[in-house]
Amino acid sequence: MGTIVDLPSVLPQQRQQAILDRLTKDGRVIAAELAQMFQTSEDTIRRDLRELAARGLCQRVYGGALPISPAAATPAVVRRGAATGRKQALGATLAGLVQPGQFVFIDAGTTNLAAARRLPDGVTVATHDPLIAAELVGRTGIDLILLGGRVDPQSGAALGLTALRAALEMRPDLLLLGACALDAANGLGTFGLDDAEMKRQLINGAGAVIAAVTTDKLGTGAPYIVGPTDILSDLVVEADAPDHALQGLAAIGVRIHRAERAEAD
Amino acid sequence: MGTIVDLPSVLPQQRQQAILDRLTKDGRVIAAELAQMFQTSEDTIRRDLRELAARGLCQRVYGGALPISPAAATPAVVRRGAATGRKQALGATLAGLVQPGQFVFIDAGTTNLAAARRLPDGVTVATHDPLIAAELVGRTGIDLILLGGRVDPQSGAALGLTALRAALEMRPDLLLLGACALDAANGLGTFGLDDAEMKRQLINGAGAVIAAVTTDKLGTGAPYIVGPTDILSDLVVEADAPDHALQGLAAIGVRIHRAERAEAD
DNA sequence: CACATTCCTGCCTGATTTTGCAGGATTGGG
DNA sequence: CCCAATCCTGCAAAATCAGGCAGGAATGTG
Repeated sequence: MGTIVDLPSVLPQQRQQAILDRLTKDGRVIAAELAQMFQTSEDTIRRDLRELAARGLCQRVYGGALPISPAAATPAVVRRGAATGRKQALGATLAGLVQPGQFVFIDAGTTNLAAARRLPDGVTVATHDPLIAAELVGRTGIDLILLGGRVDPQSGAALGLTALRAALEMRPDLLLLGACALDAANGLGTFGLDDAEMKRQLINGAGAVIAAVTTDKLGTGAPYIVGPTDILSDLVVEADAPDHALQGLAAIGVRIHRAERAEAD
Repeated sequence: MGTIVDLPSVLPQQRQQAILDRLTKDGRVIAAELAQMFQTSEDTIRRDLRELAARGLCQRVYGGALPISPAAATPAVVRRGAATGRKQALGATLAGLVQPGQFVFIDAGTTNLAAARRLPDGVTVATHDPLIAAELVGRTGIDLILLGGRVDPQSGAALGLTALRAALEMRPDLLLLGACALDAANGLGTFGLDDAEMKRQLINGAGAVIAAVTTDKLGTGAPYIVGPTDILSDLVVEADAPDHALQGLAAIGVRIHRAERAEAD
């Protein structure tokens, strides 16, 4: 290893693939290291890493990059309690957009779990996430409909054919989309094949689509594309979301809602 | 242990992840120790710990950090129906009757929830109870299948046509029946119309049927009859169950299992 | 062949992040 | 009560970063 091959021109694609290989092999890459290895400037490497991150193939961090977001790699149960501070605030704002009397489909995800906790009475809820369903069981004043199917360990929700078929029959007024990466260029993305298919189906049948995105998922892509950004009617972001990432969205008619600043974190 | 690896340079994020790993592995971390391990100043470590604590991923203490309290990590609702000591004991015994490799249908109920918690790895589980599903999400080694439908507020599980239809397609090796009243004369009973229908359907398709009954439900009837007692292959009862109620059952070939005595209720 | 376009690259500039250190406050044990 | 360890705050240096700009190679077009 460590052999520095002197190729007159290494194609960018080839270099990016090599970076990915090294990433899966070593579990991390360091920008300065890669620059030396490819005999190029760190700027070029940084551009590569930025692009790979935008495509959802790695997670950009200060000094280099790590394999795809630990959030996607760690099973749902570990993330279960992760809805602290920031996500609570997001969830509260999200729940505030739901009106009594509506039929709401709640997609999987910890942010949506936080939203479910603060849902007003009088709504009908459908979900394929057992964690969210568990949260709403026993809430008098909320009609709960569960979607079945094999539960995907990664997303923690029922996916696959059975769930899809059930989703086909739903025409919710509102869809709370979860666990998305959002990028003006790439649109809405997610981390699982079946998850993406499910989201597409849900979007199709929903009257309005609302997504909540944490700041770290703003401006990054994901391996599977769900759809363009203009399918969103509303977007909930954190208090510290950078304006430049939102301007394009507001321009195409997406209503932007800022969550209140979380006390900690 | 204690091996100090020569890390050329560790990315900050990577270091924080490593701290978390160590935290879950050792159950605690010490700031001074980490500083030496990562060849960095204690200030940096302290900053890491502060940040992780702010994100709710650990609990900051004097000298280092501890894992987040498991109690705080589980959602309130999952604990809401927390089984009492008696039901814990029943559930444990129930779970002991499940063998790896089996396909088990777990009916609704808090006793079954307790059983789900102690299920061995390697089983495939189907359920229509979101609380039970929530408990098993993220259990690597357990395949989870969720049944959909409208969630009945009384039983807290998906019932009705949709759930029934899904149940029709299942042929589990084992059925853990829940929330039943058991009487030699009237047979197995339950408290909801749809619930009874669902149970009948499940029993039809199951290879073996096991029920767990608390002592107060032994020898009493219920509004809706599910079926005769001889459909049971096994019955789990509490340590203080009166013999006279069990004799008739043993006579018709039901295997009786007594749970260990619970310390408190 | 001439020209425009596109893509990749390196360099520059100002902004952001990380880090170690100093000084003072806080905590825990004896 | 005292002392040492630990902690937090602010600060400055260094590393890293993003965006803009220009040069050069490759490609496409007339």
